[in-house]
Amino acid sequence: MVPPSTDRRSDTADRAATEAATADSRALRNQALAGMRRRAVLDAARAAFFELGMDKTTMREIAQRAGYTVGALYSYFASKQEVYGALLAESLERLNARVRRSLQGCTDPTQRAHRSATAFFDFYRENPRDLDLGFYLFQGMKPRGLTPALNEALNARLRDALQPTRDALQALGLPAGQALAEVTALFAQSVGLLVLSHTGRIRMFEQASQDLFETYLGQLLDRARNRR
Amino acid sequence: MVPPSTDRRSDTADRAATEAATADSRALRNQALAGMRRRAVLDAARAAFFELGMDKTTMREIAQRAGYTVGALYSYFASKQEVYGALLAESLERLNARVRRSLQGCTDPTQRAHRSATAFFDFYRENPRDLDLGFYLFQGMKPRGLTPALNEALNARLRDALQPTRDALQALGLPAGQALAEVTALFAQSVGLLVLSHTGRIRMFEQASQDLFETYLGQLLDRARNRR
Amino acid sequence: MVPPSTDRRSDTADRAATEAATADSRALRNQALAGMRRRAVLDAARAAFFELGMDKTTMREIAQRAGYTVGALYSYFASKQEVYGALLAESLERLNARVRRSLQGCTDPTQRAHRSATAFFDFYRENPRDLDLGFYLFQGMKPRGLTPALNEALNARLRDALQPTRDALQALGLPAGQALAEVTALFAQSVGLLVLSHTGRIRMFEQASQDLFETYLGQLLDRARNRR
Amino acid sequence: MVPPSTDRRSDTADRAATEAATADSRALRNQALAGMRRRAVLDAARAAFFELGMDKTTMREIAQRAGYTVGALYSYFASKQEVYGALLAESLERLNARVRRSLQGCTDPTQRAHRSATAFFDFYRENPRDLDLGFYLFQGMKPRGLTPALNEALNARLRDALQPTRDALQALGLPAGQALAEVTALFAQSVGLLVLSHTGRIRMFEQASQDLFETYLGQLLDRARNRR
DNA sequence: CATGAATGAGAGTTCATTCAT
DNA sequence: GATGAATGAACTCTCATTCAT
Repeated sequence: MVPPSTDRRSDTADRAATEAATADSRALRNQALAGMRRRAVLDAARAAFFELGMDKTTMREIAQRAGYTVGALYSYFASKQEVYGALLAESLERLNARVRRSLQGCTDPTQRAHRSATAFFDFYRENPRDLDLGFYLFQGMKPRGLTPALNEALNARLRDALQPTRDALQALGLPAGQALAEVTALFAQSVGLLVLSHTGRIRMFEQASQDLFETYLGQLLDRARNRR
Repeated sequence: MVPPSTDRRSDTADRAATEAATADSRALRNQALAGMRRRAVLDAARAAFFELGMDKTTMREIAQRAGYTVGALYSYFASKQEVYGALLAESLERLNARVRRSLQGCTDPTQRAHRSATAFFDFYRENPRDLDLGFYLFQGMKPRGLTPALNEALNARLRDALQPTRDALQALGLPAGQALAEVTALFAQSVGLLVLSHTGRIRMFEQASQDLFETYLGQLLDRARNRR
Repeated sequence: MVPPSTDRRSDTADRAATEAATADSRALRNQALAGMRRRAVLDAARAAFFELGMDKTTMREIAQRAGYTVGALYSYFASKQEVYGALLAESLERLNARVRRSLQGCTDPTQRAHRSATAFFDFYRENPRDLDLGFYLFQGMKPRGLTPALNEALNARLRDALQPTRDALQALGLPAGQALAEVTALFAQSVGLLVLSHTGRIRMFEQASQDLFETYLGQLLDRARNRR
Repeated sequence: MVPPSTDRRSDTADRAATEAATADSRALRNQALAGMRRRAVLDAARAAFFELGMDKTTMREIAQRAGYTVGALYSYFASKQEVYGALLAESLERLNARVRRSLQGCTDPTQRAHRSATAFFDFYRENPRDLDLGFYLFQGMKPRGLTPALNEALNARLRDALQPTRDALQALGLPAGQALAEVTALFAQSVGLLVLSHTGRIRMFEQASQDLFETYLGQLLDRARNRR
């Protein structure tokens, strides 16, 4: 079927070389493309999830928003759970970025503790869906669909987001153990306030969650400054 | 078995009376039976829910455990939502009972604050599923499937469970406003610790939620005693 | 168990007689009661059907309105179909009564034809649900759940309702065959207008069904008067 | 099979073009296939409906006949109602085709009125289920499950089927208003005869609906010819 | 005759996932 | 990699009818 070559180099060799080069560049491009497309799917998923909530975010919905067909999604994510895992990972990156930004050009330990803690709290206050995300893969408060490895990685990023506060507390003179305890309690207080607030349970007590957080944080910093 | 009547009342009247009595007692018995069966369904639902979690607890599953067919459930509950509503109501009753019990024979305000708050915390610490229940009907942190009336009733029962702590704080000298704020913050702290603990997020910081709660409560009582 | 008699006639005989009398009167009363209760059920069924339509009229709904339990309905009617059969029979009685009433004190054949035909048409125009009833037991235009005997009885009552018109037409001089044909055509015209009107298909042609009926009837009477 | 390109366009561009063409042709083929499959589902639905009637034609039944699973049907139709909507639309197309065909090569107004009216009548006489279809989506004679837009579209197609008769009557000299009235009355007469005939109510009067239709149509044409 | 709990079959609909192309 | 039709199991809910009491 191949017509006789009239070229100096054999057509076959020529084409092979071209194909190799093409294959390389194509592989690279494909990888880049794949990354971008994965991103696109993730963006669609986040948009759907933030707009419709957990239940109504179906794979069909995500696919539609991403401009793909359902089947295509499975090229990028093995399951719906994995989509949510990726979403959560991304959310934690944004959280860390926010905490980092809040500290820019600030050296005073008290200030650093205050700013980082507030950044953490505000991130979830302003983006309740991100909090949902954090609790999603746990159904009835039990892990599900989360590989231990992924779980640990996510936990590490969460720790990272609280690390600046912990460091600042130590800088204020609190021993390591107490700093950890205080940060954990602060974390719990934040989560508690946010959950209660989002479920409408806090208005029940006619209290604004933000005020309560401020008060709590103030007391904590007092304790820290008093070496206690 | 019935001896001939020597009464003025005619046989017919007699029988009518007997029938009425029979009808009455039957109605009573039926009502009692219905109550018991409703209970049985509820027990099955709770068991299923505690074992399988929200998602996997289907009406089929509940029916099977209760020894009924699906259709029969709908004699007792108009919808799945109603089942959960009943489950939650019941849970809140148990919570209140527990708080009440913890105060029996205790008059010292500090003691009362400590005991009632601890009872509240322990109830949910020991029965994590009841906490889930409390947050059910909220999907993606938004209310759903809850009539406003029922929601308010449930909220009231939750408030009731925290009222003794509030009263005790006021008895310790805290003004009403501050007592409310402290109780709300305490509530948030409890919920935060419990949620974090049940999702495995607290071990992350190598902290026992129980210790943290104790510490928090201690600080709160210090504040109250210092009039502050 | 029976205490010794101190009476002249044996207690046993006495009671037997009394019981017989009681049984008789009770049977009568029961029969009357049964009839009344059947009526009550039927009234409830009609009310439900007229208010909710075919689909939403469940046995439960009927029972509730009649003040009975579901099971009790089956003492009076063997099936839901039978309820509808009875409802239809009753409807046809009302139709006949209306036609009869329309003729009271009227002897002129033209008048009689006009009045009886109009009474027929108006009955169904004013009570569309009765027309539904007439077509109910036919599903997809095929008889169902109707015993041939009942079907024939119902047909006979329908014929009865049209008989006065037929007689009047013959009185006007139309031969029997033609009178029958005209009555049938008139019947068809009525049903067609009513069905189209009830389904909103007639307004489509911007025509009031009542006017069209009047026109048709006028032409028919003209034909009859012209001996044709 | 593809000979090496001697063109200026690069292999990549070539392949892209090929892929585009492939994508295009595949899209076309898919669309065609989808259309055919939708047709197949519709055929199955019509068969089921014609055989079993409205009530017993379930989505499961349709799926089985079409050789699909239930879920697959929902790729083609969003709901059961939509299936019926499509069925009705299709039925009206066939009706219009039939009317159109009946007029081919016929110019005489009387003939045209006669033929188009008879075609209309015969269509439903021969296909009683199509009449059912026309009254479906009306439950208890009330519209249901029909979007106003679809309803209007269907009404328009029905009007279309009667338009030729209307035009012919006007051509015969009838003023527009009277032509409309006559067509409506004719429509009603047809529907009435058909409904009565299909429910076995006409045989009751020992009259063939076809004869009655002929007579009615004859009288109508007489009226038209007499300018009246 | 009356009860009303229970049945059991079935309805329409949804959706994560698979797989031949 | 992408398609999108198809699966299949599951979901909640409904209802005429039955039957032990």
